[in-house]
Amino acid sequence: MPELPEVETIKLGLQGQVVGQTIKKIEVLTPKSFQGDPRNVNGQKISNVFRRAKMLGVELGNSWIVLFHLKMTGQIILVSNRARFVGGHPTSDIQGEMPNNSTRVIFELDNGSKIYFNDQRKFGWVKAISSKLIANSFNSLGPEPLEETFTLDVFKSQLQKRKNTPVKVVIMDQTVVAGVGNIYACEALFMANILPTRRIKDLTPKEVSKLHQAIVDVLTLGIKHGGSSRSHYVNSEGKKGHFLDFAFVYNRSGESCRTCQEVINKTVVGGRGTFFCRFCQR
DNA sequence: CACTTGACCTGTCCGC
DNA sequence: TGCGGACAGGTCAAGT
Repeated sequence: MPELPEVETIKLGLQGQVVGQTIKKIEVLTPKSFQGDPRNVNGQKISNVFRRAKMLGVELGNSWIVLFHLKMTGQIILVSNRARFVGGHPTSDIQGEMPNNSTRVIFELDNGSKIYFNDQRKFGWVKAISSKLIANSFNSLGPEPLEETFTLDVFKSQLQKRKNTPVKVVIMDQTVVAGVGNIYACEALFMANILPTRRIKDLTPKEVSKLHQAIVDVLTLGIKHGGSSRSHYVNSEGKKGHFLDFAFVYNRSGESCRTCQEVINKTVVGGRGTFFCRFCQR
């Protein structure tokens, strides 16, 4: 899915637009994509929008929460009552008409705006969950990497949970650190000059420290560029993110390294496509 | 227990 | 053009 920077970008886009609005109607087009009782959502006022790991939460006045997980191809797009979408133009950065054939759930707000949950592959979900139970959804997640609590010591102790696993698999484990996925894992490892296949037990303290900083830096940079749009990701306005224009390795196999000019390689680690520079990363 | 692989879905791209 | 296979931002369950 969208990883932390993409979900954070959606959150920032929604916050100023939907807080204070009331959900007038919810329309579930694909039952698989929605869990829970729509009656807990209908007629409720939105009090807050937040992110935890790669999940987005919309808090309601009755203390229920609409929780979204976008997995690989999910989108959350807000279309204001006056918006006219421009579809089909080759240079357009914007999604076409809504709804489309991957629209799964539609929320209609009292000002006439609509929130579209689109998801081509149907891996993602939306659920209505009471705030009392939300802790259960979050309790196995690791620390939020962009919060103060994500110190080097915390990161070190989290890594201790694994020892003989490739470092890339470990930093993508949501119970170790929340929000890092395939793109940002590849990029963080490049920035820390560490090969993705290295085992945790073989990392030097200096490398662990460098990786800790690289994770924070790459996620921050991802947010700055509005996230990554390899294929499906768009923000709440339907616009693509531009982080990949600056990526060092992700999706760049065969191209030259921005640092040493050697060719970028691709392999498979933990079942996922993995990009690296064999000269910059050791 | 620690770690790896397959399944969940739909669409696109690439080679023959 | 058509067809088969590999692959795609994630996470579970089942397998070794």
